[in-house]
Amino acid sequence: MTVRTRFAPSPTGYMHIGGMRTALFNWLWARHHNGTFVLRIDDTDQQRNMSEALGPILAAFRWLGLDWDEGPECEGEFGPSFQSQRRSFYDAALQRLLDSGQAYRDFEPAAETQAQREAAERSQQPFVSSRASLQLSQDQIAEQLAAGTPHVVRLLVPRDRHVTITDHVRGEVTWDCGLMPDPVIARNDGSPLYNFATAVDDAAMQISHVIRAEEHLSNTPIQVLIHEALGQTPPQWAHIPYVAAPGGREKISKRKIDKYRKNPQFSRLFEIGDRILGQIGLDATADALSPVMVAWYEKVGFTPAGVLNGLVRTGWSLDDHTELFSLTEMIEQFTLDRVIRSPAGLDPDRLLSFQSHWITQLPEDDRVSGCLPFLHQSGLIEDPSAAEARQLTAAVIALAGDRLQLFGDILSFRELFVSDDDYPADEQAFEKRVLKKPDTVAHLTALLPQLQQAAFEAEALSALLNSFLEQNSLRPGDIFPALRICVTGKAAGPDLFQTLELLGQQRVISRLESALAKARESAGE
RNA sequence: GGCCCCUUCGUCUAGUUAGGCCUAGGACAUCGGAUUUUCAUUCCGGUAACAGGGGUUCAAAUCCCCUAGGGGUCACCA
Repeated sequence: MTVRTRFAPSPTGYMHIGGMRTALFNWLWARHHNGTFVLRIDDTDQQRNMSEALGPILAAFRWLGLDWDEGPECEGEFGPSFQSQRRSFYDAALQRLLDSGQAYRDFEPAAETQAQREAAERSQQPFVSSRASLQLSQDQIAEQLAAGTPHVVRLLVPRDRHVTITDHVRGEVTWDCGLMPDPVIARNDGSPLYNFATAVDDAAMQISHVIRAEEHLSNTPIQVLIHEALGQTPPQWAHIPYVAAPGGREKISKRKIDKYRKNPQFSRLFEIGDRILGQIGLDATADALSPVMVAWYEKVGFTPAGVLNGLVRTGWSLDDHTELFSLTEMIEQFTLDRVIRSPAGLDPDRLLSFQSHWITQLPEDDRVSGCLPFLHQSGLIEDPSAAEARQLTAAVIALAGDRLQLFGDILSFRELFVSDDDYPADEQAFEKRVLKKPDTVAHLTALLPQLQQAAFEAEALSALLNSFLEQNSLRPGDIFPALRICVTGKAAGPDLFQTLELLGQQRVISRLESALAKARESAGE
């Protein structure tokens, strides 16, 4: 059997991180079996600007490197992939159901049906359809139709039976049809509703496996019934757990951002956004960009491999020890029977840990390309395509080493990019290690002329500074931290000598001079 | 409320289908220690879980029953 999976987003203007995980599982299952992955756009609800609504979704797929075999921009023999363009399929199926008596026109006013529903709820009973319209004769129906009485089409649920599916994740699940209302499958204008369009398309597109979030489990018996009524073989089902908010069991939602900011585990991601997004001209506090959306991860400088590894490990595991998966390895190893049953909270700490790993696996050139947009957008580099820009960035990245967890972290090395003193300085550390240490100031003052003569190369500087220590019977801690603060404004950071080399003689001397002047000024008061 | 699903360290999970290899393993986080001029890394080590109660069995995280808790869904949305 050819495996064909699909992901069917409705164009909402953003890609949800939980939806992305569902898409990934579909994609992996298809690729694992050399099958086909279809992207179908569920836009039966007449939409606004399609490029605005669909663009970010396609962008998320492209960013992560998940390609689709059939879908927007690459329609295949089963297209079109937009449900809004598939009306003829639904019309034909609807007519068949009406003709065979498996669906009926319901002329009961919506308000009346709603009242019955509420009454059932009040009496704590399951609600089933009244089927009053089923009593109408052919003539009466024709009359209503001619009079233009608004109506819907409902599937006639066979109440005397059960629907059982064997779900790849949840095993056997059974529903009693006697407890189900007849679902509306088409509106008054004949336009299809979700469950109907989905069943028609899944069959027409020969989807073999429907892999979707658990919240769709309750839609499944309806879709099974529609498939059966249409004489189609239903696809195989796999209801994967939804992605929960960090540390919880609640479905992660775009509407709960304020709450998430206060979540101790989630807050770590928000802090990253706050630290980085403002510097590249994006509003970190806006709801339009948050860690619930895939775009957020790209904007703060995650690597696709990091996000992918984080996603695949939420709700799925291979065994008791494998944690790292490249996309290729995921394809090789992914199977539905290893999907977990209970909701999995997004785990920011592990996501960051995967990210740390995968960013170091990237070739230098890719890391440079990843960092440059941040430097450009924050104004630290004017022309990111210039060779010098790439060179400098590469040097800073090499120096930063594993301190660069996200591409956006490059912005925390501002002092290495600016020529003047336009960088944040740790005043507290400066006071503690320089202002309050007259001996240190004296030593650094003595060191200055030596630096003016020095060759600015890490090894030479190391030799020079260490012999300076020896000559003055000093320990490293007596002047190295102070020197670092004077030239970078920071109390901690990468190797001091390499930092000095990268900064270059001119910047080191001028920054040291002005720091010492500041110290003398403070001492003179 | 009806229907359906879920419940192992703080978190993500292995182990449940075929009961014993589980005095419950790993990873992340955390805490200690070593290395390092600082920070980060790296390396060692520690704390930490079978929701509760009944059964069945020589033996239960694993099978059965009950209870509790959490969640999803109940649209002429998708």
